[in-house]
Amino acid sequence: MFQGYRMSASILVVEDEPAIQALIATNLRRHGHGVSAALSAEDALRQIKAALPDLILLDWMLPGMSGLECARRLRADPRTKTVPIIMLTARGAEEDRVSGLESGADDYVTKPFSPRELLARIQAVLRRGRPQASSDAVEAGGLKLDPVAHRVLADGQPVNLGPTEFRLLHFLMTHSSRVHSRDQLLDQVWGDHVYVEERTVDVHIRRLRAALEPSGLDTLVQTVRGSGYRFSVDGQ
Amino acid sequence: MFQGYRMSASILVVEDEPAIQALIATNLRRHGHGVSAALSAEDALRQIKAALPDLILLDWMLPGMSGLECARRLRADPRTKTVPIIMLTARGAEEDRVSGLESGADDYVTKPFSPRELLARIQAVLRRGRPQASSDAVEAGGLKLDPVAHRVLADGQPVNLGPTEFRLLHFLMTHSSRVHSRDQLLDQVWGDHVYVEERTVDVHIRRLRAALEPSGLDTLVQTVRGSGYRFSVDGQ
DNA sequence: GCGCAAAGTCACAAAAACGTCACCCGACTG
DNA sequence: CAGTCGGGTGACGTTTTTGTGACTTTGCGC
Repeated sequence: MFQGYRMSASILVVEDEPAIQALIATNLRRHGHGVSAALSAEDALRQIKAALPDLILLDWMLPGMSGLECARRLRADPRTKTVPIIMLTARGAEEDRVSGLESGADDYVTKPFSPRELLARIQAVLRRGRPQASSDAVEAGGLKLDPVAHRVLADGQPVNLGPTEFRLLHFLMTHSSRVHSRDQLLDQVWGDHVYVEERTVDVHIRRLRAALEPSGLDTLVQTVRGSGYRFSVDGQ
Repeated sequence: MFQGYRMSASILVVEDEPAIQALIATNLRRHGHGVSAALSAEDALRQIKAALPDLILLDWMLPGMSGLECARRLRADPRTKTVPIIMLTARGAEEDRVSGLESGADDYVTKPFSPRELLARIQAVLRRGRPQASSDAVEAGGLKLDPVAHRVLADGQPVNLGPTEFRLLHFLMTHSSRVHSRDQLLDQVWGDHVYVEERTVDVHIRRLRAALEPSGLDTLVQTVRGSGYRFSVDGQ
């Protein structure tokens, strides 16, 4: 929702060679991705049915059903139609690449590949698959926040915010006039899986206000005692 | 999660290799676009005359009339002047890129490309309708960059840039006041299937700044902590 | 005014992000 | 084949950001 740092995703690796399988899995995990493994296309389809991954790494050469066929089936099913697929193909198999992509794969990586290359491809695919964030600038009460330019203007004057304060303000502005508990803010701004103290929110609110103070717009960020915080253009 | 709003459009694919042609067509159709095909520039011009497409995918290497010439002709005719063109160029053909843009293309995608990449570009081009012609010299904040002459002037003084720094600056200037992550910059400036460390971007930003420093214009290249880099003429 | 809970403030240490540098490597040149 | 140039990388220093605990202030019912 908020554009930020690394993306972590649940990734299904379909690869019959245990050594490669393990290698890939280790690397992905090290970079914060959730990894599940399948040793065959049939196994993969079963797993995908059970739980939709964010991305599928699909080896071209598989015992039994080929990667190509697997990709086709995934593309045929409306439920799995949109899951990004990256194919692992042998080097130089030009034909494979073409038919692989034709069958619905989103990208390909030729073996042997470096972990870095694989990660880069994954990142690229995940990033592009993500819908263009609410790219439009938010404006209220003399404050203007532009997510694309990553910039905040208070009465025309640039305001310097740290990443977290920026996200916090963005969230508050896009959900203004509504009270958000610290818990909610932690979920929305910090992320669901991050554990930090609730008091931390106070501090960042404080920093946000401090940054807005020179323009006098710090009053837009309001405290609702016993409930949380709210962004509001006065009287509402 | 991965389903953004997509626009569908009628797209003309000009590509002489049947395999690639089919690959592109299949993928575009899957994403709801209407696709018509042309195997040569002459054929393309004929079809365009008959029915104006929303977008043209134009291969650089074509038998007979080249993609370059084709683009020029389209741009010369007032009726077809505004139809967006995306050129498909071979990897690393630096010259192609420049003359391609010079001839009036709106964007280019280097082969080999991934469908996702292509779709992303298409969406981008369609979304912004017709962007500022990237063929012309860009000028902002006292900096002037001429892609054709491959030349940069800072307050009239020539600036010496390496190829990479040049492309980097070009990209930043043509997408100014917008934050680009290192990932994005690697994709856009280095190329789709090039794998280098993210830190490399830092270094080239540094070199770019160093080259601009004598003129004091290095402040145009700004760091946005936690997000990436931005070219901006202050306060915008 | 009193007491208590909630919120504000502050300083600090750890971590993350960035800037910078020197070096290596491959390509190209003469 | 030596020399040069541009580009990529790892290492290291610096700056910014961030979470936290300790402490103070504020608000509110009684």
